Amino acid sequence: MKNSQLYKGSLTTIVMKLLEENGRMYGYEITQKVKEITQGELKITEGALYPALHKLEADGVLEVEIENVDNRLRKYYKLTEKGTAETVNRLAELEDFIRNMQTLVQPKITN
Amino acid sequence: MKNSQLYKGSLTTIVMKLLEENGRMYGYEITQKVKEITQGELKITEGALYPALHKLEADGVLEVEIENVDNRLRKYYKLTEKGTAETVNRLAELEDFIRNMQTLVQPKITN
DNA sequence: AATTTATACCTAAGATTTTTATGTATGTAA
DNA sequence: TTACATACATAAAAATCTTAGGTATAAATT
Repeated sequence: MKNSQLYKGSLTTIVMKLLEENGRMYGYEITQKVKEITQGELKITEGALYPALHKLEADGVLEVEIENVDNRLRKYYKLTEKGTAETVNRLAELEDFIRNMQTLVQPKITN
Repeated sequence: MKNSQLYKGSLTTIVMKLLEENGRMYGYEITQKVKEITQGELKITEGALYPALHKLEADGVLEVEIENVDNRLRKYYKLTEKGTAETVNRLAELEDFIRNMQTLVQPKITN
């Protein structure tokens, strides 16, 4: 995760949402997808992503399927049942967060 | 800063915005104001706030005026010129961040 | 043919930020 | 007199991310 400090703490939420939407994805694919969706504004670094994926797997949120494509390794991740439930909470938290930040930052109407 | 992980990294932006809006505030006042604005959803912890204020002061973003009110110490913080300029950038980054997060999380319209 | 770029995984040291747990002190309310 | 509110503070530990590497194959470029 790069750029503004604001993205700190949002990586796992982003990953979980993408997996909810796309069924399964592998790490490199996630970095590319985020870059594409944000038009290059947000670049997930691999040094942040891979440890995060490993932690989510260890926590039982994700499960992995290893495949070999074109003689190259791919580790496909998808949400477990627990992970799917947890994603609902995460997205609700994100909505609250965005709403709160907008309230805090919303400029007063002065005219 | 407490609650959802998402708030990580947004503390200084919140502080700077509040000071831009209110001219000057002291630490305890900031914690109460945020609690009030978010209706108790976000509670800034003092362990996070005070070091953050000290760092912003050291970086020349804030300046402090110490006063004595009711025999109790108050340290009023306000934005320096540099801080005011920096706040503009921070708020622009926050807007970008929120826009990107909404794009990432925006559910597909499936009907 | 050789080098670079893209794909695909990984870790480890250091920096930064926040949580958690304290500590000090005064004023007010129960 | 005990608890809560006001008001500051720090320090150890946890969490997260950046930076800087590393391995390996395939495709594109020079």
